[in-house]
Amino acid sequence: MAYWLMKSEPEEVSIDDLAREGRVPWFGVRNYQARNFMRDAMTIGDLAFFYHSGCSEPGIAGICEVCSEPYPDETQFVAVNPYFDAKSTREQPRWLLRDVRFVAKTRFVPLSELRGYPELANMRLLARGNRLSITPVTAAEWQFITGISALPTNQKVIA
DNA sequence: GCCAACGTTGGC
DNA sequence: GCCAACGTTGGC
Repeated sequence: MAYWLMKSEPEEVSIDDLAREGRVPWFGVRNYQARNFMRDAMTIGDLAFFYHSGCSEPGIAGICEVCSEPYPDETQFVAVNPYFDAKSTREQPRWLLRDVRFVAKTRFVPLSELRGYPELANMRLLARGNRLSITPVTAAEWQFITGISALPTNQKVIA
């Protein structure tokens, strides 16, 4: 059981898209370290913060759960797809992904706010020059962020 | 649109 | 195996 933070551009897949779909394949990762996290390090049931990146307001928008074993990212085989990889084959697929399912929306916690907490000083997401789209989150970081992002209403946030 | 930082490619 | 050049990420 581990915790993660997974970045998505909301114009491509937002937390509301995930809430509507219920479950999506985490397609489009083209970085080996992030792929290895999905392929080797994740297990079904792991929880992840759903982070909006590449938008006017980057930050944590919700929580999702890893809900499949790794399998090939279909977009790598589609020639017209922006994520097409000519060097990947079905026999030896280069890019594997997992499905995630919607768990909850959180209070939106902007990146600028996250940077302000001493408790998160060592968070991988906030490390200088970090560009990884999937990063590990420690149990302490997870507890802290779920604490500050809990919605005041009856919406339950899994912690 | 800019640019810092990083990852990948490919020549040698 | 080195490293320069290039492409990408992603915040601002």
